[in-house]
Amino acid sequence: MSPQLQAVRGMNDVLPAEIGAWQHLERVLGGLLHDYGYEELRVPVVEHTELFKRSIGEYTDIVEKEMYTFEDSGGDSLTLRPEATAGIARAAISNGLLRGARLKLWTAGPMFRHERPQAGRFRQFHQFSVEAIGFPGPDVDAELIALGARLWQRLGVTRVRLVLNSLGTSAARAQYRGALQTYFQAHEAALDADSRRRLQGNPLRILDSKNPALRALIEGAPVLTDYLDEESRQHFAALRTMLDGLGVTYTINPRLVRGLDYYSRTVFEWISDALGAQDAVCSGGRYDGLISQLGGEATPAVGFALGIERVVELIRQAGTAGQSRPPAVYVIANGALAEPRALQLAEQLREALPGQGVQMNLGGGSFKTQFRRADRSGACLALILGDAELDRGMVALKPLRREAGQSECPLPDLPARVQKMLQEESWTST
RNA sequence: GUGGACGUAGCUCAGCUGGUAGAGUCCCGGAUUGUGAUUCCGGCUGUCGCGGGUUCGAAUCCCGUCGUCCACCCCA
Repeated sequence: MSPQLQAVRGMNDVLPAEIGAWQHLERVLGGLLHDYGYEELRVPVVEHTELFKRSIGEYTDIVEKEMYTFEDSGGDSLTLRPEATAGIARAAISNGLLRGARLKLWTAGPMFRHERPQAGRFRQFHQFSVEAIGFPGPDVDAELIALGARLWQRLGVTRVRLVLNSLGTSAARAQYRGALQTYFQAHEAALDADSRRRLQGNPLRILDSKNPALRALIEGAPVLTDYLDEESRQHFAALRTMLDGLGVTYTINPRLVRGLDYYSRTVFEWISDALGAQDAVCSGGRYDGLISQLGGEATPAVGFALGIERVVELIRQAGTAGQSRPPAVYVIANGALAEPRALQLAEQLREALPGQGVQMNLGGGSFKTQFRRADRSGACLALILGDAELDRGMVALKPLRREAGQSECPLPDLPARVQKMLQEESWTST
């Protein structure tokens, strides 16, 4: 195969065999978001590069080395969105939605990051992004998390658990960051190369290190929780009380930090042990400072992003994915007169039995071939029209899902007869 | 960006220490001149990822490159 016919690295096709799980997730989560009062909005896939630099943070990995950035023919620097929150915040500002805002919004679609692909990580991947804007209290945080818990329940996905932390205000975090730097600088000799590099840029990331050699050192480090400002402490305590009241179980991980700079106070992550190294399935948190930072009226907000490919994998493992639905009837036609007539019959059946699925044999083939296709289509009934039947003004019908002989019925009675036979075969549509 | 494993038919794979490719499956036809399983018979498809090197000779050895998978990093 010529190289130019390959898909771009890390950008995958979703084939019919896998689309059932995607549609299942989209239906269930779409319904759930409606139940919780969230409304869909759609924002562009491309934004000004500046938006992401100012929101995600100029010195994050995403902005420094993972964005698809290009100059358009007008000379503007544009970027394929690496995440959706920034675009939603921008949309709320530029459409004047913020005055006294109480917005509950969601969007879904492709995101782009130039990373090395691996299990659960792709260069074009898909997210649901859910945002509550204009709600300051911990009650939204709790409700958003409850929404997640209900989603796993409705999907029949069990291997996920919730991890929770509070980052405090940016001032509190800066203070903590200083303390962390002092601590790790004192033990610099014990650090690995990666961590030494993070020491200046982002010492919080050292806490996330998977290097077992650093475990003891990290456990001895100052804990973010001890540096929380009083208001954040109360916010977090209230959230925990609400989650306890809702029966949502969680563990607190004081070392949970997010890779995007705009988070403050509540951060959470639903993680799974069934996905390999990329275990975060859905994560988010509060970003009270983002909107004012982007030039909008100061508005608190909280939200999460859910990785569709990763959840689809969990659905696949749980075996709760929707199977593709076979047609109810497969129409077999043989003969110069019968073929055009069969096309008409198929249309008549589609008119009379909407939603049932009537598949017409296309492209000819022997009777044997057509029957094999009928069988493999998974259809409940084969409808047979040859010139012999046509001469008698009849059609033959044969159940395919059990051993049974075929019967004939007069052409005008066909729709009623098919409906009756589908009932007798206890064939369920939907 | 770094490391490891792997690229052979549409799909799953075999091919030992170099002698220019094979099985299963799928698809098509027939046995059954109009009936889906199974069985039997027959048929179709390969620039052995790509480029270069070593050799009389390379799917096999070497180098490069592209891609896939997994991990690091990072994150959904």
